[in-house]
Amino acid sequence: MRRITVLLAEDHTVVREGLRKILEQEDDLEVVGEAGNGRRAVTLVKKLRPTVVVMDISMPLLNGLEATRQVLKAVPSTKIIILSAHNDDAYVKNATESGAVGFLLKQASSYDMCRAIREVNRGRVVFGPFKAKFLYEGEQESLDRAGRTKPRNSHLTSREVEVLQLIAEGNANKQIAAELGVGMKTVEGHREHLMEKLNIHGIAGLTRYAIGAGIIESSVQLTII
Amino acid sequence: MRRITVLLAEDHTVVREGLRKILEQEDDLEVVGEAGNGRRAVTLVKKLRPTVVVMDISMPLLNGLEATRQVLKAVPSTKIIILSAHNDDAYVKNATESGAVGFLLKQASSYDMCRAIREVNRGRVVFGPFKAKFLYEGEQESLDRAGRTKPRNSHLTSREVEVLQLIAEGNANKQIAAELGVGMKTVEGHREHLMEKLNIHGIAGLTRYAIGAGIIESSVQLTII
DNA sequence: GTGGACATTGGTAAAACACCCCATAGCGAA
DNA sequence: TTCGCTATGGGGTGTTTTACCAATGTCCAC
Repeated sequence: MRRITVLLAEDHTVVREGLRKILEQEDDLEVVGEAGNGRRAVTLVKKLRPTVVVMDISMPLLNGLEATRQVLKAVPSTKIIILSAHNDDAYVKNATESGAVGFLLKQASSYDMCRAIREVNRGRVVFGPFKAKFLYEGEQESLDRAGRTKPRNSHLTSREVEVLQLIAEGNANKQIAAELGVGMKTVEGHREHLMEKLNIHGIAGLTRYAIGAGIIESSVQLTII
Repeated sequence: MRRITVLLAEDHTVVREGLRKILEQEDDLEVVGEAGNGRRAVTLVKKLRPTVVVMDISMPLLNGLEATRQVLKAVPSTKIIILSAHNDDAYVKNATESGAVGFLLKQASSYDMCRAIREVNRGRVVFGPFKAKFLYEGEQESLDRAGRTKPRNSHLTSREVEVLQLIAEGNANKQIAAELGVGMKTVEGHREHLMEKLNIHGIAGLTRYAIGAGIIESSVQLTII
C-alpha cells in the first residue's frame, strides 16, 4: 500500500513536532518533510512533491495563504489543508480563494486532522466543522485550481502581499530584499505601489492593515500596561 | 521510579494532543490530564495534583497567566511552565510575576520542552532561550511565589503608553509632540525608553504589540488579499 | 502583435527614525 | 536626605523611510 505523503508547514517547532507524532502513528500516513516558514514550504513542496500539505496560516516570511498560492502555481496537484486558529468567515474564504481544498481549525482533534488528510487525498474538499456558506453562495471560480492567480481586482499583487507581510513583521527594506533575493530598489518600488493602492502611508498603518486583513497576527491579548 | 506527572493546558485540541504524543514517548513523564481552557486547568490541578503544568497563555475563559496565579494560590507547590508563541520581554515578565517557574516558546523543540519539565521538577527555573535580563537586573522578588502583587516597575509609564498609542496610530514624532504639547526630543526620549523596556525596536513591532495589548484596535477589514 | 499589468532596477532628495551622549526638575521611597 | 524613577529637554550621527523621477523585460489578454 502506498502511503499518503504529507508535508507539515508550521512555524512553532514543538507544535509541528507534535503534529508529526500524531501522523506517525497512522499506518497510511507518512510525514516526508517539515517547514518552519511559508517560503521553505514552497521550496520543499517543489522538491519532495508530497500528496498533502498541512499548512498553518500564520507563518513568518510567507504566510500560509500566499504559500498555498505559490505551491499550487508550481505543483497544482498538491492538496493543501489550511490549519488555522481562527474561525472567521474571512479566513475560510481566503483559504478557498487561495486554492486550498481543506480548512481545519486547531480546535479540531487529531482524529479530525487525519481524516481530513485522507479525504483530500481522495479528491474531496474538507471544510469544517463550521459554516461554509461561502463555498456555495457566489463565485465558484474562486476555487479555480488551474493555476493563475485570480483577478483579485481589489488589489495587491502576490509580490506586494509578500512585501507587505515582511514590512509588518518588522523587516527593513534591506532585509526584505535579501529575503526575496532582489534589489532594495525593487522592494522600495513594491512598497510604494502597495502604499498608494491602499492609501496607507506609514509602517504603523500597514501593520494594522496586515493584521486586519489576516496577513499576520498581532500578539496575544494581555493587559500588561 | 515515580514518573513526573504533567497536566497540559492548551485550547487547541490538535496541538494539545500533539504535545501529549511527545510526552508519552518519554519514560519518565506521564500526562495525567488535559485542559482546554484556563478555568478547567485550575480545577484539574486541584483534583489531579500534577507535579508540572504546561500552560498556554492564550486560552478562553481564563488566560494562562491568571490561571497560573489561581493554581499557585490553591496548590503552591505546582511547577508551571508557560508556553507562549511570543518572545516579548513583557510576556516573560508577566509570566514570572504570575509565579511560573518556566517560560517556553512554541518555537522551542520537543526536546526543549521535555528538558524544561525535568528541570522545573528538580526545582530549577527555566526561562529561555532568550535574553531574560529582567530576571537578574532589578528586583528578584518578581520570582516571589507567595502571591503578593508586585510593584510594577518594568511596566510602561502612563506617558509612554500615550506615546506608544500615538505611534501605533501612525503619528510621527512631530505630530505626537504637538498632540501632547511637548518637545519633539521628549517624544523621542519616551519612544526610546519604551522600545528598550519592551525590547521591541521598530514601528511594526510596536504596532503589533499595541494591538495585542489592547491599546489600539486593528482596522478589521476583510477579504482583501 | 499590441497594450497593459507586473516585476525589476536606477537616481535624487527630504523627512523620519534609531541610537548614542547629556542635563534639569519633581517626586516618592529607602 | 539620598537614591531612583519619571518627565522634560538638548546635541549628534547614521540608517531608514518616503516620495518623486525614469527605464527595461516578461507575460497575459484582447
